[in-house]
Amino acid sequence: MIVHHRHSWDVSYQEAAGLQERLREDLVLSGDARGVRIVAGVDVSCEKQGETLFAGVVVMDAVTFEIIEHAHHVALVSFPYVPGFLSFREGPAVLAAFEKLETVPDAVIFDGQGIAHPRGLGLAAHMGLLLGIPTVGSAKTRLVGEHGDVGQKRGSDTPLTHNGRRIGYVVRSKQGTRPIFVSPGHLISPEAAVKLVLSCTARYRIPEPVRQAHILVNRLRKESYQDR
DNA sequence: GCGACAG
DNA sequence: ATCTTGTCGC
Repeated sequence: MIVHHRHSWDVSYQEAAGLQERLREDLVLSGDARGVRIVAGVDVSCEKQGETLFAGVVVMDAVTFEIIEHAHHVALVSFPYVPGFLSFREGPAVLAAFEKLETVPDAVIFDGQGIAHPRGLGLAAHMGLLLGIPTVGSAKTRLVGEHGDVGQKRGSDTPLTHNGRRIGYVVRSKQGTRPIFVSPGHLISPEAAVKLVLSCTARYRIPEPVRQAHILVNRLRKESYQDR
């Protein structure tokens, strides 16, 4: 699919923070997940020596979970991991993978935060703006925000708030496992984001599209070791 | 100064 | 995230 790059990635932390605060103003935090027939999942794996990134995107039927298409991109690391600036590390590789994708999914789920971020622009939110389609953040751990206890049953959730604003939900995607942190990225509401994630989750804690993307990039990384 | 801190 | 063996538990 066509990706419109609207800014440079070669910036300092201070410039990146300012960019995030400006970009967040363009986010649309409304929209529902109804009608999502084709959903994509994204994940990135880092080579052990830490110089290469493997970005993968898996497109699947939102109902049957049948894989429709997948794409990936291998890139050299050009930005360190710094909490709050993940999109500047993984973003370029993720977008390159989307450029190789023919299918335009109805929504995309990322392995990371949406607006549940210090400046309201986590990976999923940032990518949503550049892709122009609904995106959701599904993180395995918390970055910012406060929340109460989550029920033990699958499907239970509790609000995640930050600076007095509801930025997402802590969701029990699977009974007996730690909850996941779901927040809207772009063109979707917090509630719809949770509905979409839960509809894509059944047997495992991680949403199936993201889980498949994780499997893809890990396979790619292992195969790269064989070539040495 | 101290603790927190997506992947 | 990655490194890394075995091991405790459903």
